[in-house]
Amino acid sequence: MATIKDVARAAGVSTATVSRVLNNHGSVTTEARDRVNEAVRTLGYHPNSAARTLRSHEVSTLGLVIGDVLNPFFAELARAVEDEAREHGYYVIIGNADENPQCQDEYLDILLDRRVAGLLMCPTAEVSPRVGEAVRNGHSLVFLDRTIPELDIPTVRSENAQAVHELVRHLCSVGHHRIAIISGPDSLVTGQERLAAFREALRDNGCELPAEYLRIGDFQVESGVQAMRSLMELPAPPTAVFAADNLMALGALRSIRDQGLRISTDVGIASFDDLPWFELVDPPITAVQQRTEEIGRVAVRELIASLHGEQARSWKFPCRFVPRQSCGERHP
Amino acid sequence: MATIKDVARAAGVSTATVSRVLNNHGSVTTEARDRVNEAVRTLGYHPNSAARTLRSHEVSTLGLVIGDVLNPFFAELARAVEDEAREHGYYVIIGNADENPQCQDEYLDILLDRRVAGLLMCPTAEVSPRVGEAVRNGHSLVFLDRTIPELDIPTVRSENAQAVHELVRHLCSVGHHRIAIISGPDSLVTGQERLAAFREALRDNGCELPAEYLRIGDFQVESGVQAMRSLMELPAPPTAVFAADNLMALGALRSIRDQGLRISTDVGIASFDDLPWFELVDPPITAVQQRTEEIGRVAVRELIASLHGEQARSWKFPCRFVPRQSCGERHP
DNA sequence: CTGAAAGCGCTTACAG
DNA sequence: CTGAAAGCGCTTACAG
Repeated sequence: MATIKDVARAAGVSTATVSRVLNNHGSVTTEARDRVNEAVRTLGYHPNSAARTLRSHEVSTLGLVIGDVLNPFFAELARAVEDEAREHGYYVIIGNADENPQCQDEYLDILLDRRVAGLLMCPTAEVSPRVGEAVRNGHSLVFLDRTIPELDIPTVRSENAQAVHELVRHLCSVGHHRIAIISGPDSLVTGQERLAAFREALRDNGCELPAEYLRIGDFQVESGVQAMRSLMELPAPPTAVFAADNLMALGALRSIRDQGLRISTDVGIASFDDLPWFELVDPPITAVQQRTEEIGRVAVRELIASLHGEQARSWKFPCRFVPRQSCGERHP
Repeated sequence: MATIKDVARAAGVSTATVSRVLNNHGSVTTEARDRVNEAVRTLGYHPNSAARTLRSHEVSTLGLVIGDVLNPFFAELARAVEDEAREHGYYVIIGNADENPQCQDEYLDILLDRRVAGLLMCPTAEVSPRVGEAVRNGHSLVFLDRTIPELDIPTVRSENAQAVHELVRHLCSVGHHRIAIISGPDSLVTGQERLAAFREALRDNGCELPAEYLRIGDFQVESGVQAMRSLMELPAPPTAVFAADNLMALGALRSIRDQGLRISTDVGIASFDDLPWFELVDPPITAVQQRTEEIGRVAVRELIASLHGEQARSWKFPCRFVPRQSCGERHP
């Protein structure tokens, strides 16, 4: 590949001049500028950004580490992050941690080593020393969707409790008293908060959460399938089930169908996360909607603020409860 | 941040020795090695990979440029690429081109500048000079899902025609004669091929494709909504509609529901791409399944082969036609 | 306006 | 086994 030296030679100038026209820095005569541009074109020259970064410390790339691209929630988040970043002149490179702390660390290293300007991440369960270290080393970091309480890092995410309360109130009002939950992992704040809110809301409405109505999943499809099956095999199965994310909801729906049961008639189902196809299922799925796009966009803005030396702030966005017909609601 | 010099000083050795223990290159006494490792730990040292790459030309990262993360097909592809890459010791960083040739070029530059070992991409419509240039400059590149015929670049993708033929035969066999298509863009091979196969299959089965039954979409949801609406407003609307990707199928389904129509009874619908929730819709959606995971994995293997100086090959994977009940099929 | 030169943080022959 | 030194491809004061 052509280097800056080749260009300089071809244009009959020094490498300093080439650098100047490339970066629009300092003044260069029009004539010299033209010769350089010409040389760049004919040589098909592209600056080596490793060298450039090494020297100038300037970068216009943001790193994003997400839990799992296959989860539509994260895909939407990634999209929002990308859109907002681009509007500010940044690109984003994505690493997929696969909900695996070790993998997350590796991406953290890779992205940081590549000298991204700043980092956005959805932290997985365990606290990795690498994360704290990155911050101490002066890297700008903001969490999104999830947080790690011990770490005091600016976080943009959903306020989980209020919509869960609304959901439970709704379920009770349409006549459910035996309500089960397919919860997320204990180790994730999103898992904890949704479960805590669910439990509390149940109590507020004069219900209990018997141990056998609590199933801990891992936010993946298969755990939803398993949980739903075992729930329906109980001597006294629940009349409604709340799945704490869209993937487990998908699993639960699949399990209902496989058991030859009917949604709503045989067992009600509600989901945290709302997906476009929820409206197309018969009956349409009652769900909690997160403001995913806003979470992604605001996180980027906070990160950029922190890049500019301002103090990044944390945000919590309320969710919207969207009752439909999957829980025995009367049809309109 | 600590540099290799700091480590060298702290360990009382030269930077050369530090580099040796870091890369497990050459021999170092156990004692020196221990001192270096100790220094690395206490200083929280992480090598600057820009500098390392600049010097050694070695990289273990693959770049992936996809059309749109929000499209579940691409998300699945990205996941497969990542899994396979990791099994070979590579990481992958993803760029989201948003189906925009200019954006694609920018990611191409960014990823190449960051010195990825090789590049995987789903090329958007227009041929970008940047792509040919990258290849000429000796970069390893493989296309997946789509290709650009003029470019002669190894491509791993689906064989689109055969399953479409099967689909059409199926539709005719269950009594459809007025079949419309919501096609992808003309400029994408996937769009072209699916349409051409559809047209040909119709002819084989003694049907026509009247101009008003051909709607060109852009592989996005909204175009599916529009197309479906206008199709059903025709004086003689089709009895079945084939959507050339999952996003347009989603749009079409939404449009059917919004118009108060019933799937299958009022109009049949089939989709290219099969999604987990297709089984959950009532009635379940008839679809063409791509071997997405295999496409992603094989593309990575070909890229790695080409990195090792072997000639990468092109692959075409057959699709599987999955008849369900959305096209007036008799219920089992 | 422009060039010579130093230096970013590493790796790697080359001596010893 | 180890260090001094060159060099990867850039950018940026410093002179002129």
